[in-house]
Amino acid sequence: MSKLLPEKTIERLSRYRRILLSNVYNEKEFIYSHELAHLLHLTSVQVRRDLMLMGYSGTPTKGYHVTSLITAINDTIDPPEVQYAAVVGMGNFGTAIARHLKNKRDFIRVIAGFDIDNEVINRILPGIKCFHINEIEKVIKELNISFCILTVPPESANLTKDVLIKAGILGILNLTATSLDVPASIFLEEYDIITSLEKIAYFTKHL
Amino acid sequence: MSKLLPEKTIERLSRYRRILLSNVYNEKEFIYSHELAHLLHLTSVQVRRDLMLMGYSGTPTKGYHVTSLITAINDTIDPPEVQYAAVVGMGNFGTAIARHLKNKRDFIRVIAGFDIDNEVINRILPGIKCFHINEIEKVIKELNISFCILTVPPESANLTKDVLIKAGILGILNLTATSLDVPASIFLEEYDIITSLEKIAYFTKHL
DNA sequence: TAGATTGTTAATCGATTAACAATC
DNA sequence: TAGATTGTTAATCGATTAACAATC
Repeated sequence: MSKLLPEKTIERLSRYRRILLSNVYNEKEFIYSHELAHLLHLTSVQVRRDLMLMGYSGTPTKGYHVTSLITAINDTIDPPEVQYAAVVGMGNFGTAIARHLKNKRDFIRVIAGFDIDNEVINRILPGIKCFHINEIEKVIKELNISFCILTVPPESANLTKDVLIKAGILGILNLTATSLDVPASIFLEEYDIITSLEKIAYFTKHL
Repeated sequence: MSKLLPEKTIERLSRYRRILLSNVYNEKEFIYSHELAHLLHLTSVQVRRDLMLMGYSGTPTKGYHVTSLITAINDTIDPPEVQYAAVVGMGNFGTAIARHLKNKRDFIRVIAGFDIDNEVINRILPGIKCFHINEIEKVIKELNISFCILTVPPESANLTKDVLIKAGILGILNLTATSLDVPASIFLEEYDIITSLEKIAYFTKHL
């Protein structure tokens, strides 16, 4: 197994790929580090260093070959086979997230939702099956779901997390306002929109 | 104006306050740095250092007085008066975000939504008025809106941002997959959920 | 060749953590 | 007082940026 790349580099590789896949550079065969940097508001050194860490090389004067760079990023960050994900907590927020993520990436497919509300459970969302949370362990195993996006109410977050881990999940994206405690074998990513807004309130107050 | 605190400290202060306001410590008058740290999966040094940077003191042996700590955080991070926010792009995702944020914080109120779809514009959302994006400049000024949450399609993000800045907005939370270019006078916070998922895919593949 | 660009090491910057004196 | 905790400086760690040789 190759050495792990820094989290920040992985984030940027994801963003480089998205820009390269979008039609912005459709026409061009090559792209310079400063062009890519400009599109994402980074510096060209940072771009070159990230690509270097990935073990990818460009050509002085020509820059980086767009399609081969995309392939290199695919090989680096994509999982070897399609990974399935579920949204746990299909309220307004969870449902919107599930819809939003559907078919966004080829290698990560949101295919299931869980909730305690029977109203929600038989709701038809194209491509996303909804289940009662009681079935979570069984369904996760049957559908081979490896990540979950957690959008349950904050009070239930820690309990739900325990169930997910017991069911063999590998990673959690926690969009709940509660901070989760997970073993080192689980990859946890947390984002809290309220904290973002409070940051904006603080920094706009002062600048 | 007091010296700006680091972004990471502000993020944690926001989280400390949320925990303290939740009923977890309802009963206790004092809390130790290691208790607060444990609840958020941080170290006690980090908690003490953050509070020190804020200029707040506890008492050896007793720890920190819960209600006065909350007040200190309020005074540090809350704006002097209520700030109004708008969600720009009221699709499924934007609408869910607007609902999700409604009444979450006393000093930040999401009161308006903007979209190009006439279907959406007259939609009734309790407490949130929807407007056509053509009216954005006028409405932002009239309602004294100071931040926006951007949830438009990625292609429209940069154009929309220009309008927001022209209308005098101070901060933007960009939930769009496009990276924005803003002048230094605007506080910009960006979060991209797809990138989070791709990070999870990478790190669960390797660990 | 001259000039722009890549690749990479070393320096810098910022944030976290270790160490420990001061305090109740 | 003894012991646990706070407050704070100094050391460490990690990520970004500067500098510059190598390359086309």
